[in-house]
Order: sequence, then structure tokens, then C-alpha cells
Amino acid sequence: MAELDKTFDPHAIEARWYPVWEKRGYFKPDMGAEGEPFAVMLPPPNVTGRLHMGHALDDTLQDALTRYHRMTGVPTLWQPGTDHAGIATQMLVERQVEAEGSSRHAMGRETFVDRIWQWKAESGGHITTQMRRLGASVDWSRERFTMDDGLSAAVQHVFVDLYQRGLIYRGQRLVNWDPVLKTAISDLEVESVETAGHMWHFKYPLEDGATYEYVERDAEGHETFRETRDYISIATTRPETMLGDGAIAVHPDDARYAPIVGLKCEIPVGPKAQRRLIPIITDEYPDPAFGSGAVKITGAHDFNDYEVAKRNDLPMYRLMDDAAALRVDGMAYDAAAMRAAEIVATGETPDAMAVDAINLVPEAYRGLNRFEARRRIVADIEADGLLIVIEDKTIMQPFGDRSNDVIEPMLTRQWFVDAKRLAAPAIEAVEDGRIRFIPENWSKTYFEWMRNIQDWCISRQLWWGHRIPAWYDESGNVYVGADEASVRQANNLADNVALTQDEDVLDTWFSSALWPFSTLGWPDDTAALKTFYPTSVLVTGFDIIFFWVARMIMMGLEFMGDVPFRDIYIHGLVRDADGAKMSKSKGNALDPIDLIDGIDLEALVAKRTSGMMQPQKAAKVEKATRAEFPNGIAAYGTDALRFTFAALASYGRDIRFDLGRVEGYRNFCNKLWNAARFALMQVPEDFVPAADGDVELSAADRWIISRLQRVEADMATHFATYRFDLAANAAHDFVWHHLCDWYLELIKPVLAGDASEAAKAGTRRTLVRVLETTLRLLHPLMPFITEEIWQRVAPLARGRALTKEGESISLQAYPVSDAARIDEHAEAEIEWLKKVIGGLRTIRGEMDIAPKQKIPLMVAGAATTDRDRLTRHRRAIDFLAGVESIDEMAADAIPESAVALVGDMQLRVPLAGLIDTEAELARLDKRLAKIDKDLTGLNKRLGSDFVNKAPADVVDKTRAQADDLTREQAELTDQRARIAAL
RNA sequence: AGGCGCGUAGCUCAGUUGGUUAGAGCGCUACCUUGACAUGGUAGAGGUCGGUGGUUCGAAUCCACUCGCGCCUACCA
Repeated sequence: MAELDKTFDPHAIEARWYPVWEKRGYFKPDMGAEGEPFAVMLPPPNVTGRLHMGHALDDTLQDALTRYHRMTGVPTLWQPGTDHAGIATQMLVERQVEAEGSSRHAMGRETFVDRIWQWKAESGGHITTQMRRLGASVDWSRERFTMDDGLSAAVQHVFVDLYQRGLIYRGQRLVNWDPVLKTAISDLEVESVETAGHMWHFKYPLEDGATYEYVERDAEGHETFRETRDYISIATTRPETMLGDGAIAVHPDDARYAPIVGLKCEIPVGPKAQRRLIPIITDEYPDPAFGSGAVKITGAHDFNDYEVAKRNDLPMYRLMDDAAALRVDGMAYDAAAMRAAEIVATGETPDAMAVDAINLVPEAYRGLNRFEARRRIVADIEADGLLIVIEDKTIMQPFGDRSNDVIEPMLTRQWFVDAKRLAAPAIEAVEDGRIRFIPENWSKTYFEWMRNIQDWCISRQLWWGHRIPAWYDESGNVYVGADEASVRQANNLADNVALTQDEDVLDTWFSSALWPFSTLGWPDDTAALKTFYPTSVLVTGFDIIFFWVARMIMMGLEFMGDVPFRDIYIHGLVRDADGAKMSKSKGNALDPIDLIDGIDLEALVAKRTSGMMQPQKAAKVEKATRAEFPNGIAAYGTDALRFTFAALASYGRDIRFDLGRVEGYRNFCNKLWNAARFALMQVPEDFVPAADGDVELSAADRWIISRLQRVEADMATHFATYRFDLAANAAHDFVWHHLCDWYLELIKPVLAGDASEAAKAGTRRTLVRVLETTLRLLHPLMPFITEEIWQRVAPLARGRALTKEGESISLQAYPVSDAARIDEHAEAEIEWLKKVIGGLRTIRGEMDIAPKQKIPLMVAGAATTDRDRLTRHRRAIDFLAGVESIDEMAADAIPESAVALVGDMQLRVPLAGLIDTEAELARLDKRLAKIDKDLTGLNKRLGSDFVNKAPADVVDKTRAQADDLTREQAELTDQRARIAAL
């Protein structure tokens, strides 16, 4: 007998099977297979990454889909790989280099980039190792990295092509600048956080001491305030930017300032002798109802101001360097101020380069960081008596999501993708259904963003990444091409013309956007590309719809002429038990590997408190961790973890991760394991399932086969609709509550008793075959345990002769529901049996009859079918309800007893010596109260318009229910009266 | 400000096109170490579905309003 251990132990099993699967190449697509190919692109994790709960969820769902489709026999590809994560990787290696006392600048670009490659070779594969622990059935032979040669060629090709068609351009624009990383970042990489700040109100004195009547009026036009002023009141949250003001803007309809529009006012900071005068202009932008209604315009340091400045040809004076310290370069302040005054006076619009040379930072502030400069400027203005008031105000402060430093809007020259033009077809693809979001609602988020899309800044001032394929000659002309040689050739540039390549690299997401086709070999026309593009489904979280999903759609349509995937399944974000986002910095993250292998409390605390960005939080994190996991985390195994993710993956926005669920599904694994153990104990090792002619299938056999068809159909539906939660529930319910609770129990008396050989043969065959099918049904969700059991069960289910060496459940056919094997008679019969046993068990339970105490059963009102069934299932009833005898007699001949009803049949258990009268009365009263309540509701409905307006079948069903309850009520009432009379 | 979503048993969540006597898992109570499984078994307690109003023969399910919560996008200088 191939007996299994008593308790399921995931570790040995997991370690054994994954390498076998991978080595035997099960995860490679069978390109010769028939049917619609199925392909999934793994969202490439960051090469510096570690597997977190979000990955584990994402990987589980993709693997379930992939294994499911692979088992249906179609060519199936799950394409893996990682991205080069420009900023993250460069930062990581830079820190290492700095720890060694060097720096990237000291090393030089080439050496530093080599060093990153070296790091990648040694440590860049951590997350892929972790994915194997999850059982991810990706085709590792096709693993790609965004900086691979092929993918780099694709990037270059796309860049050159878009440039040539005018969809990529270079321009001086205001971008989000990260002063720590010293690079531009996209607006998606900026995180706005509410921060306590101030709003400072300053007086900007009018030129030559001019005055005006400042008048405020209410809605009816009555004057509410009047004052003679020689200044205009300006509020700002960022006083340091005042130095670069180009104008003061007021709304054209704002009567308060009409008298002074066209005049000039003085920026109240800097050496008195050279204070700059700026014009007061009108623009639609200022909101008269907010603040003073007048806004200072600093085009080079604010996105709104930038637009106003562009509209009004105002000069944009850059005040800071790449570290966001106030500039020290360029001309001296007095010269700069004079030049700026000239520009105001003449109304000229100098070109951007010329303006950039003008450094309007007074010497006293030069070199200060922006926050120190702010303090000094405020102090100086206050000392001058030009500070009106300081308000406390919560402001939305932009932070870089990598550096966590305050992002500075900075005027720089960058490369951009004209996203609006690419977005139009991408919007259409979702509108017309070529791409489907699941759940569908996410399309709204997508549209919202796509319809307001801004040009995409794709250049980064980094060394690690795809270098921009653009070259400049000495006069600054730009040439774009695959490499220097082709640029020279295409532009007839002689060898003596000096060309230098653009120093910048491309945004990592630029290469990720090409992932669905670059990984398949594009721009070459490969078999993989032909077979698998468009891919079937993208599985990802909503947090990267903009970053990645939208951009893949744009690029796919542009370069492949077709959508990159047909479905986008968006799952929730994994949160902790309190609903908080898991993060390292909060110290509430769980490592999926720890849930698989287990971790003791001390190790968990150490892990959560080490390497924290804010070490002062360590004590709090430790306390919370000790409270939440007093015993650490048990080892649940991969299958239990995966099943949990599937069960939690409903169509919601977030997923609260509950350890209790993992434990429950670990128990489920054990249940399955033991069901198999039981099955293996029921058949000899050389078991060969009998042929149809030699077996007799009992109602229980036919019932479980029938139920199996139903759950097979459910699983197919749930996979097709991405309802992993329902799939998990359906499988769980079938295994636990059908197979284990009933089928295995029902067959025990058959196999152990004196049933016919044909009946035993039928039951054994059914047992192993249903189990074998169930394993295949579960395999996409729990690959390891199902493989392990299947290896022992499959030979029994099919017979040794049909079993080949070296087979795996991975490549077996996924069970398909067969409507012909749904057996309603067997289902009705077993439902009846469950009611009989359930009724008796309820009596036993509520009457406190000891489990070992057998009960006599008296039956009244049995129909012929009841009688037949009682005979047929006598062994099961005795075994499962502890019955010692069954006697049929007339109702009034039965002594005082507890009663259960199954249809019209009364099941009576005599009270004598067994049953407490009071308890039975209480039980009957409870049941009668419930019947009364339900019956009242039903009768009320039947007495209303319901009978005229509701569909006939619904009315009939309701009538039948009411009739049943009325009969039951009558019998129980009668029964109650007799017992009460005792 | 706009968009999206959520509020169903103590907890975490299902509930498909309105027709049930509103479900599951965990937790809880009682009993049970019976020979697959105590990571188990049997029985049981526990919700009128955030609130109000409406549509309908019928609403957890549709509509309106309302309260509470969350997320995203854009922000007022």
C-alpha cells in the first residue's frame, strides 16, 4: 500500500517538484498544440526587488490561469523577466560604491555601469528565485531583462521611429526635478502629501510711491472696505521663489486692482538699490475670491505660473541649481537685475538660453539651500516692515517617490513623447472593446487619465539605462539614429565633425512599455510573436494602470498595429489586517516566503526593524509585531498561501490579508491529503479499476460523480471570468463538504461491510477516479500537493498499464464537465439521505444523546420510495446516525418520541430512557416559531397581488413551500401537544 | 473640486440579470481522541443587509437623498 504520512508536510514536496517541472521543460509552450494560444506577460519586477505580498498575489493568479490553460492543451506561454529599474538600481550600487569610499563620479560612467552589470549578475536574480518557491510556471528559457541586447534594440528602434515621425521631441520645459537624484522624473513618480506649511503675505510696493484706492464690495455692490494703498498684497507658500517673479497677475474683471493694472511694483527683497520692478498684468488665472486676488508669477518654479508666463511672454528666471540650492553661477546680481529691468522696460522676449544666464539671486542668498533661503528672505522682508501676516496652512507638498525629497519644478531641457497623439487610438481600443478591463470599472480610471494625458518626459539624468540615441554637433544640432555611424551616414557628416552623444538615459517605463512585443523578439518577425501577440490577459494591480498598462497599449498599437492584450485583470492591493498598506517603512510588511517557511518571533522582529529609513519607529514596530504574532508565523506551505490569495481575490479594491485564512487553507491541504490517504488505504497497490460491466455504481457513487460534473463546470466559468475567489470556494466546498463529509463517510460501510463485489468494485473505482479528477481540478491553485498525491493516485485511477514513467499532473487534461453524467435521481436520493441523517443527528445533538448510544428509529408515513431508500441506505444510516433498529408503524402506534420530518415521512426517536421531555418541547417550540415566522411571510405574499403578477413558476414554488411548512407545522403541533400531555 | 469604490453575522468577505427560509471561512458554545484527518467530527448560537424615502406583487439587489470610511486625480497663489 502506498500509504501517505499522517500529516501533510509541504516542505519536502515543494522542494522535490519544482526542479523536476523546470528541468523537464513543462513550462515551455507546446508550439505544435492545437487551439487558441494563451499568453501572459509577467509584469517585470524591478531587478533589485524582493518578492512582496503584491507579487505573490499577482504571481499566484497568473500561475493559476497559466496552468489552467496549459492543461486545456493549448500553446501556453507565461513570459518572465525583470526590468532594470534605472533609479533604484543606480541608487543601490551607488550606495555600495560610496560605502567603499569611492563615488560614481570618481569611477566614471563606463566603470560604474560595468559595476552595475556585475551587481546584476551576482544579485539581480533574487526575485526570480523566490518566484520558483511560489511554483510559478513561467518559461524560464525565455526570461528577458529590459537591458538585454534584443530589448535594447527594440527601444532604440522605437525611439528613432517616433522621433522621425515627430512623436518624440526635445524641449525646454518645466519638469519635476528630484534634487537628491538630480534627475527629472515623470509626474507619476511624484507623490503629493499634505504637509503643514505657511502662507506668507507680503507688500509689493508700487513704483515711485504711487497710491490707489483699494475698495472691496459685497455681492450687492455695497462698499465694505476702503483704504488708500501704496502696495499690492501678495501671498505665497514659497517666498524663495519671489526672486524670480516675472510679473504680478490679477483677474481682468477684478475691480479692486483695475486702477493699477499696467503700473509696476517692486519685489520687496534683495539689496534696496537694485530692487526689481515687475509689471502688474491681467490674466484669467488668478481667482479674485482667493487670497488677495493677486498672484506673483514665477514661470521657472511653478507649473501654473509657467502657463501664465508662456501666455504673457514673461521671462522665466531659474533660481536654483540641480541640487535645488540657490544659484551661484552666471552674472553678478546687480548686472542680472539691471538686465531684467531692461527686459521689463523694452518688453523684449530674449531666448531661453539668454534668460537662463541671468541669475537673479542676490549675493547674500547664493549657495543657500532653498529652505534656508526661505527663512532668510522672510526674515529680511519682515525686518523691512513689508510682511503683512503669516498664515498656517496645510499644503500639498510634492515628494519624489524614490528619494523622498521635496520635488522642485525646474526649467530644463528634456525629451518628451507626444502622448496625446498616441493616446487617441489607445482610448479607442478600450472604448470599442478590443481591450476589456476586468472589473470593467477600471476603464473609467483609464479614460480619465488618458483623456487628460500630459506629454511624457522620458529623459533621465542617470547613467543606468538605455542611453538616448541622439548626437549633437558643436553648434548644437541634434541627430537621432541607431548609432553614431548611421547618424553620420544619414546626415552626410564627415568624420572630422565632432559628435557627442546625449548624456541622458530613457525612463525605465519606456522600455517596459514595449515588453509585450520586445520580449517576443520584435522587431524581428518571430514565431513567438506570431503565436502569442496579442497576449491573452494582463494581470496586475491598479497602481500601475498609468505607469505601465496605458503605455503598453499606446506602444503596442503604434508598433504592432494591435492591442498588446485582450483582457486586463486588475486585482486589489494586499493590505495588512487593519487595512493599512504594507510597507517596509511602516514595519507591517509580510514576506510571502515567511508564510511558506514560517519564522519565529525574534527573527521576524529583527527583520522588520532592521535597515529602517526611520529607525525611531523601531520600538513601535517591535511592539506591534510582538502583539500581532506572539508565536511568530507558522509554516503554512506554498499551496496554502496560494489558495489563500486566490480565495481573497474578489473584484474588490483591496485585500485585507488575514493569517486565519492561511491557516484554514493549510488545514484544507491537510484535509485533502488525508482524503487521499484514506483512498489509498481502500485499494490495493496493484489496483486496476474494473470495467463497466463488472461494476455496480451506488447512488452515492453516481451522486459524487454528478457533483463533480457540476464543480467542473463551475471552475471553467470562474476561470473564464477571473473569479478566483469563487473557484477556490467551489473547489473547497466540493472537497470538504461533498467528497469528505459525505462521500467518504457513505462508502465506509460499503467497503467495510458485506456489500457485493460489484458494488465494492464500483465504489473503489469511483473513489480513485473522482479523487484523481479532483486533483487535476485543484492543480492550478495548489500545484505541489496535487502533484504529490496525483503521482500515487493516477496509476490506480487509470490502471498501471496506462501509466507512463515520468508523467506529471502539470500536463494532464483539465477536467471537463460532462452533462450526461449529471444524475438528478442520484442527487435527489442522496439529498434525501442527508436529510434523514441530518434530522436524526439534530435530535441526537439537541437531546444530548451520547455518541456511542445507539438509537431505535420508528418511521411513519413513509412512501414507497422512502421505504426503498431506507432499505438501500440502511448501513449508512446506522453508521452515520447511530441507529440500531428501524421499525415502520402507524403514527398513533408510536410511543412518545422526538420527531424529524423528511417530506411526509416522520422519523421518530422514542423518548423512553433517551430523551428529556423538556428538551424536546424546547426544540419543537424553536422549530415551530421559525415555521410560524416563515409561513406568515409566505401567506402574506400569497394573499397579495403577487399571485397575479409574479411569474407562474415563482408562485408555484412559493405555494409548495407554504404547503410543506403548513403540513410540518400541523404535525409538529400535534406532536408537541402529545408530549406536553405527559 | 472631480472620479472610483466600500459600508451584509464578533472578524474577513461572497451574494451574478430584483423572486431564499440572506451564505462561507475564521472566531464562539456544547459534546466527541470512532480505525483518513483534533490542521479533525457532530450539533448549535449569531445578521433584517449604514440610514431615510421611492419604484415594484416582491429590494441586500434598482432609483433619489443622507451619514460614515477609503483610494485616485487635480489643486488656490
